[in-house]
Amino acid sequence: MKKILLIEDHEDLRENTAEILSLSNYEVLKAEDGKEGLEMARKERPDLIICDIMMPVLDGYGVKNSLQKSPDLSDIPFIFLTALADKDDIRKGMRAGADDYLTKPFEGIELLKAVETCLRRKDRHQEALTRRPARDRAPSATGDTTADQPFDLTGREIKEYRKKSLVYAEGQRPTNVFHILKGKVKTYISHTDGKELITRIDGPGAFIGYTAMLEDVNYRDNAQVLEDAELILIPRQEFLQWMGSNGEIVRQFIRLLARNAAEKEEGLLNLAYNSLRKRVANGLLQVLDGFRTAGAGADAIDISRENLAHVIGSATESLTRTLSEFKEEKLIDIREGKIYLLNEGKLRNLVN
Amino acid sequence: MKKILLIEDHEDLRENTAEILSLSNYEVLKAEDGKEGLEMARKERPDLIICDIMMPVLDGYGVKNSLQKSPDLSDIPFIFLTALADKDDIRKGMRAGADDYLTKPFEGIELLKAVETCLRRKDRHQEALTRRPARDRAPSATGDTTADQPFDLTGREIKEYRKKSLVYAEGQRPTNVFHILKGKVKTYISHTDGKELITRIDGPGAFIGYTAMLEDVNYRDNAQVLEDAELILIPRQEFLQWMGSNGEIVRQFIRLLARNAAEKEEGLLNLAYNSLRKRVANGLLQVLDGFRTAGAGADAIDISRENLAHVIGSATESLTRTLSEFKEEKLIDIREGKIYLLNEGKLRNLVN
DNA sequence: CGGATTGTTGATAGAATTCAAGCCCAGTGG
DNA sequence: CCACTGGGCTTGAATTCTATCAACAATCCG
Repeated sequence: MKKILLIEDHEDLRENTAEILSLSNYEVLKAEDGKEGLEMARKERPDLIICDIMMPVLDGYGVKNSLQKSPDLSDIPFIFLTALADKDDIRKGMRAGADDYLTKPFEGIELLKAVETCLRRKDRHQEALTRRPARDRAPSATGDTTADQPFDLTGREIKEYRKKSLVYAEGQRPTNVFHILKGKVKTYISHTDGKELITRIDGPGAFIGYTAMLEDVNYRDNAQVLEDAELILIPRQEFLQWMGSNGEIVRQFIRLLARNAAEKEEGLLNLAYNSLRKRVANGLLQVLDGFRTAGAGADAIDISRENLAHVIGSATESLTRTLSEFKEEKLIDIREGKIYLLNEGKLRNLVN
Repeated sequence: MKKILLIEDHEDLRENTAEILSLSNYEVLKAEDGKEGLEMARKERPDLIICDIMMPVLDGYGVKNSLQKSPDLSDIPFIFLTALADKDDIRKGMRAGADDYLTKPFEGIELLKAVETCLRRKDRHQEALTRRPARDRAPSATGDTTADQPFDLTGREIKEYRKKSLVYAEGQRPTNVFHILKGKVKTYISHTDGKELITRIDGPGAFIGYTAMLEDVNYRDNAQVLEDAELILIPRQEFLQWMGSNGEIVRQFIRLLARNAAEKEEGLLNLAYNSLRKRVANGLLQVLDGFRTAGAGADAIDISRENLAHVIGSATESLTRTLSEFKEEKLIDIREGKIYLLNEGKLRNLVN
């Protein structure tokens, strides 16, 4: 029997909800506030947590955030309960890693459906990740997993994307991991007031969309095509099975994730303490690095000022101004809107 | 025979170095610039890359960064060659993920030693990660790996750390993963001009130092104890074997990594577009979340203004000012230096 | 060829850092 | 026991930097 932990400070709603769940043959644990809920989660390891957002002392976000810190609790499916149906709140919840969102007041049927979906999802994810599918060849005697089938992307479905089309968007459930064959794709997160921050610009050879997939949550960011692109789609199920069965691929993706985090930390430092000038310089280098893949030895940066500004988190005007400065200082050249770096070394070593 | 790719634009040095390596029975591939080097790396998959930093067109950093994007090329050991022995440059290289650094001019013996160390390291890492050690019980017939030995941390060596002592520092080679039993630990990266940015403050239950370990690079950040702490040390070898043999643990750490990256993206957005006020509010909530683990239902924030300022990437004075504002607006209370949140909801929903 | 979008430049206002000074508390040594 | 010193915290004033608003030029596109 599945155990569900219900954290809700209003007695009526709590009892009511518990009742509904019990009737559907779930074991229900009840907690009256965030703190109690956290303790209970740790002790009981429920299969699912339903949690109110607005609570005294420790609110729903706090609960979720605390759980995230323990590797063994972070993957318990989590449903937020809330009176606020504000889009921004929902996004906040999703970003915190919630699996679903129920807006009060809700019907019993809604609740049960959400619960079932979450539980099923988790099971499937786990199953996919741990199953070792039958192999063509017998497993080696040593149990060595390194030499499993290599990372084979040939002969797969290729999908073409036009410029400006969305590869995926915030809030969607990841159904594919994408591998870029051609073109450029930007990945960005959006800010409340419409501004966006580009977290990466990827070219051929890169994988995108795997983070959310691996964490088993909905996308928290968006991916949009900058230049007509061809992507290989790797379906969820297949990707997870790979990860579950092939040690080498797991290793590679773990590295990718770790590197990703490291890159982002650099970005944080950059945004926190660097002057606009330095941020622009770093941005240029970063973007160019992204463009220089494999054979495509790009030497010019050809993206809109707006996008470039969003890479470094500044206003477009500020960017333009700085670019003009750089141009005067002969650090870069601008022809037909494209930016050519004339002195990479100097750009890299700019003082703040 | 091991293949080594040497990327260096100066002919003498290139030929000279290649000679040394050849004599030691390595197969040497030569490239004259970054672009050529990249292509060759892709085609030949060398076991090690030695690369000059200062090169026309595409410099060393660019090469390394490009390689990082391919999961299957990112783990080739990488040694930088440079005339600059500047500490800052070395750090930059290490952060880019280099395994070692050779300062020109170097002796043949130095070179060979570095090469061997790197190759050996890589092998050992790989071996540890892929070996499935003999288990107490026979592997189940289905080959299911989920139920391996659980995450057992009991009965391990516990080490005590005094306040202000360093758990690990930038540039060191990770030899342990740490698990916090008691106390608080801050993790930070340092900026050229001495400023630091705190990327996390962790309390009991958290793991630290695993990112660098998993990526198999030296630490890029520092961890320092804020409050007398007790940590469990998990030795490198053991940790990697766990990861290699236990599907469940791998899953958990993958999630942790993915979540980490997501958190950092939030941080980027925060730094990029939020006002100081909002950043302070978020910082307070973030820190409090970090403190609220398990039973320790902390309700006060008790860290120095300096540290708090470094969490949000601002000047201490700016922080203090904002805190005063918050106090006046009855959002927080300050008693004996400790900060108490009076209105978490309002803090969370502050407008920019 | 208009109309729209994108890029550039100027002027201005606002925000946050920096420099400076003073306060408060704890620890130290006379 | 008390004065003294130093570190952390707070407040004030000046300065610097960057965003914003506005106008205009350039480019794209049907």
